[in-house]
Amino acid sequence: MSDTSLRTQVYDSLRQALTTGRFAPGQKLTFRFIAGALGVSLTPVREALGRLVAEGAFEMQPNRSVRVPLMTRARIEELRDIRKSLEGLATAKAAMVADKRQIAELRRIALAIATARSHGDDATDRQHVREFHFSLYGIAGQPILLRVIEGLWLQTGPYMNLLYPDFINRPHGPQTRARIIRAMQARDAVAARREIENDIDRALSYIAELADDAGNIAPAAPKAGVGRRRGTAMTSLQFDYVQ
Amino acid sequence: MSDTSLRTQVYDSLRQALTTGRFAPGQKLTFRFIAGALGVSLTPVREALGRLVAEGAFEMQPNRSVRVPLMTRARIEELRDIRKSLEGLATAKAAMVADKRQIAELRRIALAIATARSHGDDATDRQHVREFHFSLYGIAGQPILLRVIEGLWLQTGPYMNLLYPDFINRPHGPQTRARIIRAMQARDAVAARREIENDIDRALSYIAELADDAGNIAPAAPKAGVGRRRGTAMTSLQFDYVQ
DNA sequence: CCGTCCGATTTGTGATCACAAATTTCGTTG
DNA sequence: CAACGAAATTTGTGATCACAAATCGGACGG
Repeated sequence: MSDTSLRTQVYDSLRQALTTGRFAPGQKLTFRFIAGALGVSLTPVREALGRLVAEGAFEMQPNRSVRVPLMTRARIEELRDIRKSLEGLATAKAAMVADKRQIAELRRIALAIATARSHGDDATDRQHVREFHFSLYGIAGQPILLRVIEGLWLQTGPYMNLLYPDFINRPHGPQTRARIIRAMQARDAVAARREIENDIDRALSYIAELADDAGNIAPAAPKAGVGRRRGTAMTSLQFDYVQ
Repeated sequence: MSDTSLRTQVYDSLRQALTTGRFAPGQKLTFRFIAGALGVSLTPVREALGRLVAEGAFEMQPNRSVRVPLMTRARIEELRDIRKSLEGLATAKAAMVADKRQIAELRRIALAIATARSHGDDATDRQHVREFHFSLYGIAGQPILLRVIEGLWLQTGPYMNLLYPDFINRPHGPQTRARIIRAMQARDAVAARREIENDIDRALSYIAELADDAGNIAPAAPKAGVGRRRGTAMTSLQFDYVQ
């Protein structure tokens, strides 16, 4: 384990909560609420939130309180174009250097996605989709690029559960991953990039339209409550529930 | 003024110091040193440094102390490719929407660069170069993209002073900016993007070679001392000197 | 002269306290 | 009954304290 600081644990907890859709766009959070929910003092919460605000995962109002950014069409489309550019770049570089073992790993994850999807298990589906993308980008061996992409996923995270279940059951998903793997085998960086860019474009354009339908308004922000946990071994902080 | 918090002032001071080359790659810094130099407590320094580490402007060693990342060829080339991709994207979007007033502003800044350069004033030269690029990218009206690009500039900042004075006096610089402005007038997004990408490629490829020549080693890291300042009006914290 | 060990110092991390600014609450008034 | 305003509460910010882990500095032995 590399970093066991509380600050990092709080950061990971919030990141996990964001990417699994436990916070709604527009939802407000207070430092003390999070600190109480995770059973830590304000200090690590401030540092974690400061970083998340810097990354754009939360917005800090000019005065008080942080909140999850609202879902607007312009925002989604901007994230879409940046992600296409950078994840396309990572995919192209990966395609040029991937070896058989790495490609086999991608195939394994693609299968796991198909399995979870056939069972209607959205949670593990999303988890495996993330795993597939970051395994792919990791092959490129570009640590700075990877970190920037992680920041972008963090910002799109709260919206991605809107893809379930309608969008996800369209027929292009499995084909896209199969085509990417085929392009990687052929060392065809151009084709691999094109497939990834199309994939991102379809998903985020779909969400952008949803944002339009909703009148650029966030879903009703749920009020949040939590269970205290003052555990013995605080190996991973976790939000007990966010109602 | 939007954010007057000490944390932000410390962040800006460190950012300024980094991008003006006051810290050498590889240089180590302690929290207490920075706090003492700027006359604040540890708290705002920790938050500012946490953010800078998250952005990659500093590295936190697994154990103690933060330091400016070393200049390696791989790192420079990675930053080069990411910057080409994203600043190319911003330039293309800007070219599609720029109005006459915005283009005139770019021309004004380009002239200011030429003036500073003819006087051999490297400091204002660099400042205006930054101004030119961010004015250009700002035209695109993409706040998320702009923030990511700022993070990338922060990471390339410590190396950019290596462009002076040799690289800067090559003849392609002024021509590039003139060509960009011409492409913007013609609403030629493809040409504008090409010019920016070439510009970034030349500069960072030049630095990448320097990193190679230096054997992937940082310049001698100067030991740092500072003057205390416990001023009355602490409107902008500043490192007095870093020897 | 070089390597190794042990005590002293330095350094990052987290908790707690203090405080000003913002928000909320609630009584009063038109 | 809506609108205003003052008191009470909430909330982020910064400073300070405490502590464990890492680093540093010599003393010692080879």
